[in-house]
Amino acid sequence: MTTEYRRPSLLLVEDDAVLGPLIAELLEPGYRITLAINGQDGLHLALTQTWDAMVIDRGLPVMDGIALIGALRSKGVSTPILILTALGATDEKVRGLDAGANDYMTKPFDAGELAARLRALTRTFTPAAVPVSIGDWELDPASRSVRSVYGPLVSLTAKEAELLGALAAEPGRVFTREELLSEHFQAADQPGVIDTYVHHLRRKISKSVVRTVHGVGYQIGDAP
Amino acid sequence: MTTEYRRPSLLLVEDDAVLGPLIAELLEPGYRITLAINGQDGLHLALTQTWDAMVIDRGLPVMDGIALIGALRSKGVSTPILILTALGATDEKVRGLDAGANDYMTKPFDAGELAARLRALTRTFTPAAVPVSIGDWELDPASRSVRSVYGPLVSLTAKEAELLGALAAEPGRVFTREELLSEHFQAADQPGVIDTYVHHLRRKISKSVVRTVHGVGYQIGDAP
DNA sequence: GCCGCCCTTAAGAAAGGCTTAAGAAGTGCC
DNA sequence: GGCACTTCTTAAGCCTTTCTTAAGGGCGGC
Repeated sequence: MTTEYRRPSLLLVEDDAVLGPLIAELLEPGYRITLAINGQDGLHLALTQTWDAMVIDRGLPVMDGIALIGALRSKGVSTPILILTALGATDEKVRGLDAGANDYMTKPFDAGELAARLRALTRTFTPAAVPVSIGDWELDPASRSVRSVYGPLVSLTAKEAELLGALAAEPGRVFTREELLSEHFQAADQPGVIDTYVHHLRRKISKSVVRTVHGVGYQIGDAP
Repeated sequence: MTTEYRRPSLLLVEDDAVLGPLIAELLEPGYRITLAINGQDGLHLALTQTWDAMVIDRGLPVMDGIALIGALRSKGVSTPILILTALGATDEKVRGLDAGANDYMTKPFDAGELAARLRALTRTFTPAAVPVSIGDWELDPASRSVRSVYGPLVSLTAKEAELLGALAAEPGRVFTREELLSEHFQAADQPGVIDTYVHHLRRKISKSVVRTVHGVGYQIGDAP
């Protein structure tokens, strides 16, 4: 089976001309990587796009890694951040983590451990293999199919399942079209795509699976 | 402002009779700590109570740390978990993180770093929109819906929710139409708009949500 | 009972959402 | 590689909801 898998996006901020591309290459198979070579570029990229995780060097030209993280967190950016640096002293680690980083690794580092720590950071605890329930319906991401308690099995396309899964991952939360678009569709700035897929879901499953919040976006279920 | 601060709860699963109490004591100032001395106790405690974080030893009697984490994650428990262990090999780290842990530290460890990593794990970056309560009703600004304790979900339009939220923000205060108008409606000098929306609210929610103060304006609830 | 204020209703305008359809891109099979 | 099929993307027109305005009737205070 070919699991439709979205490679997570990763922003790498690393000024070392050798190390940067090297890390990028190491992680390439699992991530869509963008490399910024200084803090300012990093800040700009971090703010203008959404990322699944960031790997940030501690000592950066123009804008220090700690300052960069502080700037992001103060603006409400909650993306997981891993600091990768040569500074290994405990108080350096404490400072980095308290600035808002989620993990801290020291150079020289092991590529396998970096990858594992990134997986831990980007993991969502709705394991992909476990069925997700949406009211009376149950979505099995593995087979991309939905079935109601006694109803027939409805099979969905990759995008349909992805959209449904995203909405169902946080019941009660209202997602804007832009959020859904940037995370699950490579499409251009065309929020209308979402409408189309919502329509598909409603037709295939039930008119009431997805609730519209007029002027805001879409929502499934109620908050816990 | 005096931030009401709750010490986070921490489940520590550690079989070492010396190290367990020691770690507990180290973290005591910042956390409400419960110590489990084997995996089974840990699993039971993890499932029957809610925790802000867990620190789990890798090598545990009865039930191994990895197995414990696996059991928790497969049951949908998403509490942040930090593995603390003597096993420092990279593939051990990878195994631990991939089992579902969020961070991995090796003994001997630095107390300051442990504390910093725990802070990073328990930190929340989503202060999100907080539901507002109005008597028996609760308004969720994100989905613009109102529900009573056991009643049905009522969805409001943007303006309705805005007006209700404004009134509910200061219970007992009487707002004049002009105040409400200038703050929430771009409409011209037409105080009648407010009347219309108050009517909508009363129809959708309950006749008595909003109280009229004759000759002055509108009001919700009583002063605190 | 009179006056002023409030409630209710309704309808036009604007904004946003739904539906449809058709071409493009991707996938698997021969 | 070519063909058939599914899925994805784009776009346009129609429909629904929401906002705003307005006017008539009802109610309370004096």
